[in-house]
Amino acid sequence: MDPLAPALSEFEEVLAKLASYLGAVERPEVDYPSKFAFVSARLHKLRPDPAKVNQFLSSLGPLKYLRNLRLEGAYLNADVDPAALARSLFDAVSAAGERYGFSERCRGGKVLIEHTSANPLHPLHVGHGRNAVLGDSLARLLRFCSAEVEVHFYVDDCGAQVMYAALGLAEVEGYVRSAVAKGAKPDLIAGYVYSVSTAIAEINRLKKAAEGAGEEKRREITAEIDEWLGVIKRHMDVEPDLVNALAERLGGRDLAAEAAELNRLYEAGDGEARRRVRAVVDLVLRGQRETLERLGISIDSWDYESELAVWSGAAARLVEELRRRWPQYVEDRGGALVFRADKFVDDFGLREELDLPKFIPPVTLTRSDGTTLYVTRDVAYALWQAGRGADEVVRVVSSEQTHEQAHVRIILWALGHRDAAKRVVHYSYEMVNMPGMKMSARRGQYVALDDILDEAAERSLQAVKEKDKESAAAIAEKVAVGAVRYFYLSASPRRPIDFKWDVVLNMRSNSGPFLQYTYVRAASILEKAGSARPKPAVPDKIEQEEASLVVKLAEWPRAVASAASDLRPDYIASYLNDLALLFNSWYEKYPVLKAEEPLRGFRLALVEAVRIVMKNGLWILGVPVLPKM
RNA sequence: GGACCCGUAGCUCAGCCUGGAUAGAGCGGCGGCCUGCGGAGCCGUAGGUCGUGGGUUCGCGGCGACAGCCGGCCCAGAAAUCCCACCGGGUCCGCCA
Repeated sequence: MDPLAPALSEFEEVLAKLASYLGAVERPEVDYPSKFAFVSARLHKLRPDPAKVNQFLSSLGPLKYLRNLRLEGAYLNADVDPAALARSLFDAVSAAGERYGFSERCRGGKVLIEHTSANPLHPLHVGHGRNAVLGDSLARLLRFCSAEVEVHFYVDDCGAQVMYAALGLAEVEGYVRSAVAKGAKPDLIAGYVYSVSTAIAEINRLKKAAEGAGEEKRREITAEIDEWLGVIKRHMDVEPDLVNALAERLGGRDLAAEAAELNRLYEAGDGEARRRVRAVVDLVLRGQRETLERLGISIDSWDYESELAVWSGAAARLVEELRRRWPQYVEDRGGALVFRADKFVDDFGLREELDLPKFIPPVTLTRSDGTTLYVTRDVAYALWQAGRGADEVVRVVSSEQTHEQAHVRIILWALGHRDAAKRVVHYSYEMVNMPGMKMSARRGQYVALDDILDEAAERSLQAVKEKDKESAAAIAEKVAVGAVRYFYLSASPRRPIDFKWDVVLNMRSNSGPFLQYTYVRAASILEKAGSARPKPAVPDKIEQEEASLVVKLAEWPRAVASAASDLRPDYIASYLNDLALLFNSWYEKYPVLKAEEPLRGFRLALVEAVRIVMKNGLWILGVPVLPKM
């Protein structure tokens, strides 16, 4: 139910009458500028004669929801009667109860959301945090809107990088397993193995490249080697035994060749290769899943690239199909197959239809050894996703992959899956930058999500009023989750954000903890008031601050619907912040519990509405709701 | 070299898709408010040539060679918002993922 609907439809009726009174064909659109707490329509296109409009206005009888209709400049304005609005608000809240906010304006349907999909090689870091929180809140938002949502995590367990980690782990598996048994976080320690193995492989490769290179080239290579030595050294400080063992057993081997061979075997489904690769992948996934759970994120389906794209034969089949359908666009370059997506898009004029960037590069489908590439496997995966019967497949993927995601849509189209190509959307978001630091998961150079949560929990513990140590820690943890999630959601996805501790750990206005605190206040008042509350009576005269609060609360279903249709959870964040500011101002000024009846009942009903909206909004953001803090 | 995203108060950001009335918050600054329903709060105040420079579009009637032109009417022929160029920041353009 939408409490604003009756007032707005009344206004529409007035506009329709006005239009016909003026003999106009077009009817002006209704604006709802919330900051003015009135409704408005631009009459510019009607070129009205003010005298005639005023004549019309004076001929109107009394209205139910609107007061003080007036022509201001070229605008027709009307105040919404706050008492009438309050009545429809209370009706809506009592009808919807705890689900207040859901309305018929919400989009429903079936949606598949893929998010996070981090490489199974290292812990989740601040960059993945944005993806995970965005994707999860999107899922919550649509679920709140009664959409049927499936959340998927794509496990990239193929490709060269995974193989280095697998080669490394094979040499130190006993050590790693016993460390994990003793409580080490599996993704963290597996991440060390990955970085160190990669570093050793890189150093070997670079040393070979240096032989026979010119003076200048050699200097460049030496600098690069030093950088990788630095990576090893940093890990040495944390895990000397592990690093020494890896250096001893991997040093001097041709890891690039071994990785390529392991990759080939893995794609072929060789038993031993599977065991070795999955050993490292599953170790990391265990850790990543723990971090996600800590953030309140659950995944419905973990989709392994190897199974869905490679072993099923889907990737190979689609390459063949592409070749058969479009031989003139598939080129053989020394055994590697290249699809001329650039030419294809030009020839078929797909730019607009598939919402593509202006520049599209050709795309390599297979290596010369016959193994597949990421994009090719991703097309197979997209095809699988599209086959699950969702109206829309939302892939939360960073803007870095704009071209790759465009390739996926183009190839789907080329394969004849034109409908799927349009249903698969790249939900793009910008990067999280660490000022003064180049993040690189390969080099083990990043700030892990776990570390941020730990730091935030420690910081918030100081402010927790609860005396009991254990429950205080539990509260601090939830405050930390709220702070971190809100940080990611308070910026528009299309804007790059800088990771700054003081912003993430902000616990004042415009933060997760601020909203949690506001909820606690509202809940605390209601608790003291007791449970028996009759239907509230709306007073004739409503204070200014009360009216603003009523309007904001009445807007909630529309805020939800527009966030859902634009796929913008950040709208919810800013709505809740506005609501909290309004509620806090009102709260300072007007007593609730000590007010006389019937005012007390009215104010309690407002507090109850705030509580429900805050609870639902916080749920959508994934910011934990606390009874006390 | 080409492409995409961003440039709004000292700092962080919303508004841009769908152009119109005083460009909204927060942080930080300054000055206030705790014998009060939870001060992780509230009130007040200062702070903006919306990166720079160009361009572009509105209603009605008549004519039309479909480029526009004429007429009166009107708060107004409206740009942070659309287009172009340039500048600054980020990202991508791989037999990586």
